[in-house]
Amino acid sequence: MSEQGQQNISSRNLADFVSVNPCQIRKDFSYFGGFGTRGVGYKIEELIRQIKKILKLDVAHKAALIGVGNLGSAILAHPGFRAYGFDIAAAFDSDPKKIGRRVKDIMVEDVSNLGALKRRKIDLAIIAVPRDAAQQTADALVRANVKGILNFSPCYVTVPKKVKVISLDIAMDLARLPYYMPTS
Amino acid sequence: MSEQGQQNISSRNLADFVSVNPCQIRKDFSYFGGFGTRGVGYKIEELIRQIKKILKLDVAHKAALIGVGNLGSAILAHPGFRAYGFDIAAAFDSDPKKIGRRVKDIMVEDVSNLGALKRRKIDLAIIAVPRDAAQQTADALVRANVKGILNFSPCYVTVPKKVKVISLDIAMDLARLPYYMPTS
DNA sequence: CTATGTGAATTTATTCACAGCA
DNA sequence: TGCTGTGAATAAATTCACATAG
Repeated sequence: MSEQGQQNISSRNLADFVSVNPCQIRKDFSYFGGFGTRGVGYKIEELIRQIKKILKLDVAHKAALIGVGNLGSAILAHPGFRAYGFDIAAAFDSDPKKIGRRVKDIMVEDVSNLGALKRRKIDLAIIAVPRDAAQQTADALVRANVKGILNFSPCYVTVPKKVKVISLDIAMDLARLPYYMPTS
Repeated sequence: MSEQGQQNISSRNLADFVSVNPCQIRKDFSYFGGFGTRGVGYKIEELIRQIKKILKLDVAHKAALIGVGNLGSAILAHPGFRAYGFDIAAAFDSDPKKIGRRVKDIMVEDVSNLGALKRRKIDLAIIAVPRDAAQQTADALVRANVKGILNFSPCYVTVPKKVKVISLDIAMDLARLPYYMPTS
């Protein structure tokens, strides 16, 4: 809506979009200190700013990708990161045939150089390596002072609790579908 | 635990795993009609069976993959689908150079043949095509009588409400991390 | 004795209803 | 007049506490 030049939006409109009660919208926002205008609604630009602040997305982050296989390459090509203020600023792999190559304008580096992330102010990492390499990759990332990890390997990784890990399991997302499907 | 030959588990053990109160576990299960044994706990095999039934994962499903690019290839290589009873039984692409090739033992078919899914009893689909092709792919899947769609393209797709769509946005998952990270 | 299953008590979340402000 | 912000009312979820079954 912001891109379409719209200025304001009401709690009712917002509620319709997400199929929710308008009070819910107003109450939730009010917990963060009412940033709407009575009789008008919420200023869209301001609303975006506030929500980004609440979700700690008001500061940009650099991220590193570990593992430039099929999944890693797909991630590098994904257009959506910039919208949230993310910059995938580095890519690493262990395969000598990939190291030194350019993928989507990013030079693939040797995974043994992960330590350099600290100096380069990269505090997020995306793990897209084979299952067996996931834990050791996570360990290296922790040593490199990374603070958040998005893990695509289908396994648990354990890290010190100062580091946040979010693990994605594609198969589990597919497994959510049958519940909503008619029992033919 | 089942694979490790363990027979029973208590609500307390289960609760510890997911960091939750034991009552929560017992109450939740009880809504589906108490399948534990007093003084003993829950029989693991039985518990798995019950939960699969609740989540409608007690019948196997066939799925089709649409789009055999980097992401699609990664999905085909993903080991986790079988565990939930899914079989990725077909793959489709629009690129003549890919059609006819084998990827992970699956023959890539022409996307214009999606109609055949109905006859082949494939009721789930995974969309891994470029953003611009996502909606037309979804339309074709609906015509082919698919009942559930997992959409990896970073865009909304609209379908009749008899079809369930779950859309994944990798960038949004990365965006969840900063909230939990220390504000250095 | 041990651990489930469940009414009752408590806490949390949502919705109502309207005062208050542009 | 229109829509936010918010106390009060309602509804839902969680936890307690204990009777009950193995």
